[in-house]
Amino acid sequence: MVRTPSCDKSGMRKGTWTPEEDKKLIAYVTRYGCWNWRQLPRFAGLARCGKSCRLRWMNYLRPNIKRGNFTQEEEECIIRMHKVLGNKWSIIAAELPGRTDNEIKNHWHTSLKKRFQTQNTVTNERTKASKSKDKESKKGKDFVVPNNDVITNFQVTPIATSLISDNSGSLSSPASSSSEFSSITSDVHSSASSNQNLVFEDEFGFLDANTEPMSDNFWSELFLDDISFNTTNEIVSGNAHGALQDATKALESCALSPIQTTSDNLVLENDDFGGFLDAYMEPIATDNFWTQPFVADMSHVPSDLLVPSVAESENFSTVYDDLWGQSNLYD
DNA sequence: AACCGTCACAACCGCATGCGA
DNA sequence: CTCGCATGCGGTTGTGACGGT
Repeated sequence: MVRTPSCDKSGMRKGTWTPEEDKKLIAYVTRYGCWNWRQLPRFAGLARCGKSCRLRWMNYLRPNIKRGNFTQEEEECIIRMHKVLGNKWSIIAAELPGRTDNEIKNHWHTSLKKRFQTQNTVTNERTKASKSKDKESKKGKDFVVPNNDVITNFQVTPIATSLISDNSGSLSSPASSSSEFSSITSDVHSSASSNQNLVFEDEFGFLDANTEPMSDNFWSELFLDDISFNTTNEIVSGNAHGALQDATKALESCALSPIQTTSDNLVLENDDFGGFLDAYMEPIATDNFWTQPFVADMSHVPSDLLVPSVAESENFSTVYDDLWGQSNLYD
């Protein structure tokens, strides 16, 4: 089977995203939704592969992303779930609202793993010392320890038990290799819901307490307050309430898939694409990027590359809530 | 001040999986 | 059933910040 390359090596930008690229991605996804990640960059005016756009959106730009330090509860949750699941970061992330699998994975490798191993080492040392002491006391009673098993098969506290790894530093993941997770799909949301019916109910009852509202919602505080749209193909400034309505309309239009019926006819040659991309290359002031109202200039994009107007769309009241799970974004 | 090592995080890459034609 | 495409996942790498020498 021949797989088309996920990234076009010619002319595709790589590396760190610029604020301008973020703005374009936010503007497009907010207005039109992510109807097709591979096609999206062309319509959004981004010289990125769809994969990169999706990753950027999912891990950084989408609403409800919780940033900042991990709480003790979150870390405990990660450690305990990792013990059961292994490196099933997406499933672990599903249990931590607002945290992405990438973020959890990074945090594990940079912080928790070391702490985990350190704790394990300390436990080993304590156990050895304890056993050694015990051995000495038993020596006095002419008792001989038969073999070295007492050194490795040590007793640990309940919390330490949950943090034990094997000698190689790798973690056991009994459930991940069992049939218990055979039905888990790659979809995060379905995983999250199905998890509740799997092994976590007993093992992770403490997770219920870890659902406090996010206080660090940078999306609602920094983005959508200032991003608004009208109902034409252009993005203009306006009041926030209108932005919600129009974004909702856009999402509804995505649900109605207007673009999917026309995208096949909207092929853009690379040369043309590169040409109108140049219009984005003006320098921007990054220091006020997050605070200034964003007006995405889509005038350089041929009108037939924009999703048809959604002004006629009706019945859009619940789409925003359904997709992003919050209705008080502009309260 | 310059260099270097470490760390945290963002992003990339390859592969797996689901799904529709 | 096969094929091709889109998307998701997990491992790995790249990069910038920061502190120590």
